[in-house]
Order: sequence, then structure tokens, then C-alpha cells
Amino acid sequence: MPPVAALPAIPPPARRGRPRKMESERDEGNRRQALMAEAARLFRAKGFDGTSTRDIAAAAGMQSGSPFYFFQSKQALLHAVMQEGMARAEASQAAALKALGARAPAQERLRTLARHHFEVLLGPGSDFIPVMLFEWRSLDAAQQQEVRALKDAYEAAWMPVLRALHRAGRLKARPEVARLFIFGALNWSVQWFSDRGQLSLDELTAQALLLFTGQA
Amino acid sequence: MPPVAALPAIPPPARRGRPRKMESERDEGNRRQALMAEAARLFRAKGFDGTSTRDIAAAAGMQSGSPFYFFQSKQALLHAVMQEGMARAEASQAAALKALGARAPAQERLRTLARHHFEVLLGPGSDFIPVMLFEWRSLDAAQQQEVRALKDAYEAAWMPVLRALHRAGRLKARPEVARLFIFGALNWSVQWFSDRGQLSLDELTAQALLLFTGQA
DNA sequence: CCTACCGATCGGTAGG
DNA sequence: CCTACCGATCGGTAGG
Repeated sequence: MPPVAALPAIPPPARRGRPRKMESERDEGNRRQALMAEAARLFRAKGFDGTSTRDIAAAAGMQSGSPFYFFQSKQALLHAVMQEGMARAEASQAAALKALGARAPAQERLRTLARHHFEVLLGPGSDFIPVMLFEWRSLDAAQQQEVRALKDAYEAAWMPVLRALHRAGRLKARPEVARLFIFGALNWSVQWFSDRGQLSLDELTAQALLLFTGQA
Repeated sequence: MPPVAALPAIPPPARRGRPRKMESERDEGNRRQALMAEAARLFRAKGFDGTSTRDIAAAAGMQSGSPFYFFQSKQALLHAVMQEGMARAEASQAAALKALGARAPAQERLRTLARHHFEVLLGPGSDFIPVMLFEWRSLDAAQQQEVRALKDAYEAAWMPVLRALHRAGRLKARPEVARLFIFGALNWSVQWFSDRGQLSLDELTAQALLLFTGQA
């Protein structure tokens, strides 16, 4: 049922469009990816300002100055984490909707979207999107605008579903406001959900549908 | 309608239980309160780790070392902000429920609770609770436990209302899970609500009730 | 990628 | 509360 067990791999941006050149370049991509993964984990746990580039370097098995070989600045690393996270989330969301089929009822499409979003927030290897959600203010204005566009596209996929439920009388609030509240309800689960709790992501999804549409 | 125009003043903790001693001590309370207010504003805008004690001192018109005359550490100042915020919010929430009367229907009690919570999150002078919500991790374990108790008491006041709505069939999700999702939906508004937007806090409240209970 | 380093900033303190 | 200060840490860089 989970549309994304692990988020699908995406080619490292540094390699995009260039021909592969064997070992050296693949390693370079690996090191860059490793830095992003460790940065995401640490930014989530301790915040952007609470994490030093030395922490990140050590977690990736590097010396303190080495992250700056791969990223222009600490802020650029944060930006890369958010872009990569949004690109993956957008791709896996689209894949989940496609797998469901276009003629599925609105309630089922909402279930798929919510279940997928919980996976992105709470599933294994899910540090990138929580970092985007909570470390937003540490980007500069231009970076915020760029990430905002990716986030808007991701959330826009929910609107046809919310409008259909609204027309059918299953969603009473205005769809635009409902979207804001629903994303809030789901995103906030990052603050309280724990693996060792009794709720699975499927049960979480069912309860969310009950709350918003009155049925599961 | 807003039960709290400005959050009700609470005597500064340093003075509690002691007899008033005129100018000097009242000033001391004022300086302490000013530090907390400026700290809350800056912690909200830039985060705990992104705010220096020098920033806070300057905003309160002091020299860089002076905050440590009033607070043992930067972390103790954060803790004080959260405690003060929760004490005020708890008091104003209780006052709002009391003003409504005990025999009001569950839907009206939920409206009062939600409207009050929006005021605490988004109204004038509302920096203390957002700081508590988003800077949680910067407290040590003992401080977290203490603030957690205040937060639990605040949220517990919602449970009889949610259970009544659940029994009446107006709230379909399990009340405990509904509470988590509802607080998430409301709390997240801190991230997107803007004063110059078209929604008033009353309209926000009405849309939230529509989403969760199907009626406003 | 590592080594070696710099300038800036930070939380906090002693002594008044 | 201010003055003057300290040790630690931080982001980032030059040169290889």
C-alpha cells in the first residue's frame, strides 16, 4: 500500500546532462548525496542554526572544510536538501496518483495523497521534507521563492480532489482554506508521531479522512 | 468576541509572594518583562539559535551582559517565555470558557476554544505560544517536561468537547487523534496566516468548524 | 578532498 | 544594571 517504501533515487544534480565518467564522478555524486542525507538528518534533529558544518562533515566522514568543496555555503547545502526533497516528493506523489488510475473516486484519491504525504513526513529516510517545512526561514528570499514554487506544485495536485469532495458535499469548508488546514494537520504529525506509538500510517490516514470527510 | 484582546497581565514571577517595595522592584519586574517580550519576538522571527543574547539586550535597551542579571542563561530565558506564555494562555482559555457558560452546546464550546486559540497564535502580542510550539527542542529534558505539563493541561480542556461531539456523531475520528490533528491544523496557521490576507480570525474559526464538524 | 588557518561572533562572567 | 573581558565555536578560505 505505501506508494513509496523508500523515496525513489534521483540522479545527483551535479551529474545531470553530463556523460558518465566512471569511478571518480560517481564517487563525487555519492559524497555529495551523503552530505545532503547527513545534513537533512542533523538539520531535522537540531535545526539549521543548531547544526555546524563540522557536525555534518564528521557525520559524512570528512574533514571540517570539505563540505565547502561540494557546496558554496551552508545555506546552499540547506537549499539543495529542500530542492532534492521536493523533487522526490513531487515525483513519488505523481507516481502514486498514476498507479491509482484517473477514474478513482475522489475519496480514494484523497486517501492516496494523504497516505503518501504521511510516508514523506514520517516514513524511513524522511528527513528532507520536514527540514523544508521547519527550516524555511533560513533560506534567502530568492531560494524561498524557488522552493515555494515546488511546494505550490506539490500542493496543487490536491485541489481537484478537494474541489470534487466539496461539490459532492463531503468537504464543507472552502477548498483553499481546507487545503491549508489539512496540510497543517498532517505536517504537524512530525511533532508528535512516534514509531513506537500504536498508530500505523494507514490508521493515521484513516483517522484523517474521518476527520475531514466524515468517512474513511 | 475575542476573549483576549491583549493577553491578561500576570505578576512577574520574581515578585511572587513578596511584598511590593516601590519603584526599584517594580522597575526590575518591568525590565524582566521587557526582556521576555523582546526575546519572544526575536525567537519567533529568527529562532532560538538564530537570536543572540546581544540582539535581545539591544532590543530591550540594555548592554550585552545585562540579560544575565535577570536570567541564569539564554535557555532559562527561553524557558521563562514558554512558561509565561502557557500560564497566560491557560488563564485566558479558562476565562473564555467560563464566560460562555457551562451549559453551552458542544459546538459553541468548540468555537470558543478554536477562536481563542487563533487569538493566542495570531492575535496582537502573540509571540509566546508560537515560540513554545517551534522552539521546543532547545529546552533541556527537565524544562521540556515542565512545559509539557502546562501544554497538556491546556489541551485537556478540549477533550470533553471533542468527546461530546464524537458521541453526537458530529466528529467521526477518535477524539484523541482528532485533538492531535486539530491542534496541528490550527498551530500551522502560524506558518501561513498574514494580517493583510482577507481572512479574519472569526472566518478562520468558521472554516475550521466546517472542516472538522461539517457545520459552522 | 585535507591541512592549517582567519576573523567574527557567541554565551557567559568578574567586579563594580 | 554597565564595563571589560575570556574561551570556545563557527562559517569559510588558500593552497595544495
